[in-house]
Amino acid sequence: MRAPLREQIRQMLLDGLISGRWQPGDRIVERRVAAELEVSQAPVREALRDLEALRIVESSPNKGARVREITEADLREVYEVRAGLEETAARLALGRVPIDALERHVARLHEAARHGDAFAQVPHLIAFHREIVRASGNEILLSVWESLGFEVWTHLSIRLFRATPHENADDHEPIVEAFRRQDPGIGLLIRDHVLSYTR
Amino acid sequence: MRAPLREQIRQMLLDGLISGRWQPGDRIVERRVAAELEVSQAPVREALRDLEALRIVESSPNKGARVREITEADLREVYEVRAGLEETAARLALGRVPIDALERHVARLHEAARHGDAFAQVPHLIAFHREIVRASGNEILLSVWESLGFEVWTHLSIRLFRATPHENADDHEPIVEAFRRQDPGIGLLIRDHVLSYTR
DNA sequence: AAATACGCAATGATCGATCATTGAGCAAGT
DNA sequence: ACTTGCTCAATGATCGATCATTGCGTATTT
Repeated sequence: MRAPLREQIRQMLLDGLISGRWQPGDRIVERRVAAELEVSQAPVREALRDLEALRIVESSPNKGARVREITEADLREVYEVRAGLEETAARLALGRVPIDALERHVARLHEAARHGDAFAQVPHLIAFHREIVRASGNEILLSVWESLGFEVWTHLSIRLFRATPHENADDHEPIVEAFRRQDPGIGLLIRDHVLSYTR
Repeated sequence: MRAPLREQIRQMLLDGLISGRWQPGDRIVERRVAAELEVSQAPVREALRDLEALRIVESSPNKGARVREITEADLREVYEVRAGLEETAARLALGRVPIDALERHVARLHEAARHGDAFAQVPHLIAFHREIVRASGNEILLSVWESLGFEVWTHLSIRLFRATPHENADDHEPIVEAFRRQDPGIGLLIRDHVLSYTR
């Protein structure tokens, strides 16, 4: 059974956003996308609504969807929220995080960093943080975290502002360490770590 | 210009969920709702997707939507997330919260409490907390907070578990006070306050 | 020339119909 | 009686077409 059309379209739109095919401010016209993919308007609409939830796309009645203008202030806001979510997650996850999984992600991060490809690092970076949120055991928290689409935000911030996602993949070692020794200060640590991405 | 159909349908579904017309576990059948409102399936689908985002309704491909089974554990998860969000919000909002607005909400809360109607208290309770989140100045945070539909969750928890939303509307006084003197401990205070709803 | 009103093309919103999947009920086989 | 398929109604997913709104270009007015 193939994935619902809406999912495929959603992915296609995401790819287009990440690749820069659609720039901030651009309209995403339901019918054009539908025509291009040879599907009807309906599943495209649904995919667009999903993207709205990611807050990468905004739309108003009868005016359609457009890619949000992303400013550094927006990025700051996003990271504040993300920091708060992960702070909560880390506190809940303390003592339950699979350390070996974290280490695996960090290893891959180092690997990608050696090759010097900023974009290649993103999936591992995200995976590291997702691991922590997942370990919180709070489904709602995880789905809220997922729903904010940080992977896309990270891509956008690299492309739009030439951000280097983390000068040093080593930033993550202290976090692993803190989890290993079940440091109750983990919340603050993660919070600052995430916020450091915007500075 | 009237509100989009989807909005009206969304509201009608929410009312039905709050009133108990649809119980946890019940299916919400697109065509039945469409027939009842004399609209087509499409806007009902869209409204249902909105509700999915509120996490009150879940759906899987080709199986449609159903009202989530709500357990006290779910409620706990929701409030953990909410507490985290409001903790973040309160820290950002310190020194920028309109104290008078908070006091107004508290007054109405007391009013409703005197009449002894638990449900009537909900809007004011929510308004109080929304005020704080709004004062954070972080749009994303606000929209994430809104998107979790705490008002409905509160109603559900009252109806399903006979929760009394706050034994004492006075719980809110210390928070107002803390904002007034710009107490840096406001984050923890709010956090514990929100979490107290689940105990 | 500027302001306003009008008309039209583009496009979002909604509709009614059709396709495809699911799950329950029934029947045949063991 | 239990299992395994099969059939079919219900219903979600998708479609193609129509309705309604918006925004822009053009004509008209002042």
